[in-house]
Amino acid sequence: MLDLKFIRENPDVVKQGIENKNEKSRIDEVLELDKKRREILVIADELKSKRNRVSDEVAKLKKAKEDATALIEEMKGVGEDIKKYDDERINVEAELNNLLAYIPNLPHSSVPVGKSAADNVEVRRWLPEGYNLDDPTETPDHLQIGKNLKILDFERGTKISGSGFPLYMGDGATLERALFNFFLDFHLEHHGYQEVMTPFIVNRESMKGTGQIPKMEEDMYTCEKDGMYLIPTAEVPITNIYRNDVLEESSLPIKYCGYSPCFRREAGSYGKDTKGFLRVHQFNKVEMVKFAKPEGSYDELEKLVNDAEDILKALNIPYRVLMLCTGDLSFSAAKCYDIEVWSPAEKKWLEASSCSNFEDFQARRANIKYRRSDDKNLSLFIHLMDRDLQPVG
RNA sequence: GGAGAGAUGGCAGAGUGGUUGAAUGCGGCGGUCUUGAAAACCGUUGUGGGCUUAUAGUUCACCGGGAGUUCGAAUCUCCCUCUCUCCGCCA
Repeated sequence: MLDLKFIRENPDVVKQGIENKNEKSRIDEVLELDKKRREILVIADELKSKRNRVSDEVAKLKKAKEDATALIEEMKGVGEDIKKYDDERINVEAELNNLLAYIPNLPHSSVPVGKSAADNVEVRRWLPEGYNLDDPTETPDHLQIGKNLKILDFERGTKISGSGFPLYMGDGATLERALFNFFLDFHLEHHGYQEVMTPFIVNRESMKGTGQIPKMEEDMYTCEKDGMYLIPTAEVPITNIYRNDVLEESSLPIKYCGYSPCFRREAGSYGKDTKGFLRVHQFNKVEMVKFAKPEGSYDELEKLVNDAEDILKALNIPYRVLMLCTGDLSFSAAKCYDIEVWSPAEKKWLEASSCSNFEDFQARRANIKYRRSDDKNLSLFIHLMDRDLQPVG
């Protein structure tokens, strides 16, 4: 969520940012509602002020054992008026908040303006010693390997749950477990992250806190009876660890790393990249989330990318780092690097990891602040960033 | 699932209709004293939203969340959530 005050004061900057992100702008409506809200607020506040004043008068008169019925009579209607204006304000606010929830984060100034994935910029690539991307040798894809070794059984996964629910067997299951175990151990040992294991089903407030709701509501698996959601990424529970909290500056940056299964309905995406692991309803992921001060957040983002690269180097996997252009950025991101690994079977780069800085966009939504140590009274929204990495796929 | 108890400021803990944004203690911050520190003493100490002739002033809201009663609610009524204790159930 963007800061309403910032929108009010910089409507053109906001509009331009949204346009660069290929999203639609409803800023004028927001500004109008914001104005309306403040007008109503002033009227209601004045009435409340009067009510408070007169109530004190009544209290004084009663204490002095004098007659207060005239004042009480005078105030009889005021309560109803206040309620009328408050109700009106609540309606306007609901409409306003609904609009705000659909306004994306603005791209950082260092992000190249572009329309689509074609405009993303390759920042660097790394290949193992002597690796040749143009090697024409036919390599079996993961489906074929999985079948040959009897370590993946998509057909039976479909029988158990439906399509898009992978079943790992024997060494396949062991490999999957070994990989996310390795990711976790590597980051804990070398990069100073703290491991967390979170609930995998969360409430609606948590989903709102990281912005999956309302925009992505259709893509979530729900437990309707309980009003709960299966997490689409561990980013949701990890970020919400500190929802409505004020952190101490000295504790920052906080670096969490956690494994979770991820559940996504992938509504409306059939027929596109649906082969094998490329787009499934349940997959495993190791997620990293940093809670940082605004000043250093872009340095932290670079480190986050480097941490991810270290893993791929350790596994000897060819990769490249892309900086996403404005048009390809996700709703909440201000800046994002994708790490793509080379698939020798498909002869193309496949996304393996995504490192985003959300700045204070999610922190404002989730109400996560920190208190500066030089000024105990000042609390600011912290900057959040996250990174995910999938074991197999 | 049934019965009971509870939820107040950073923490502990008063307050059951009228100057209560909230006693008191602890903690934090500033100061006095001291060569320095401790102790003692004095002062100060929440968040958010508005308005204005805007490093200030003023106002509104907030005592788990929501609705209600009232001229006036932390305090009374109703609903919800969560925590604790006891009973039942438990793949």
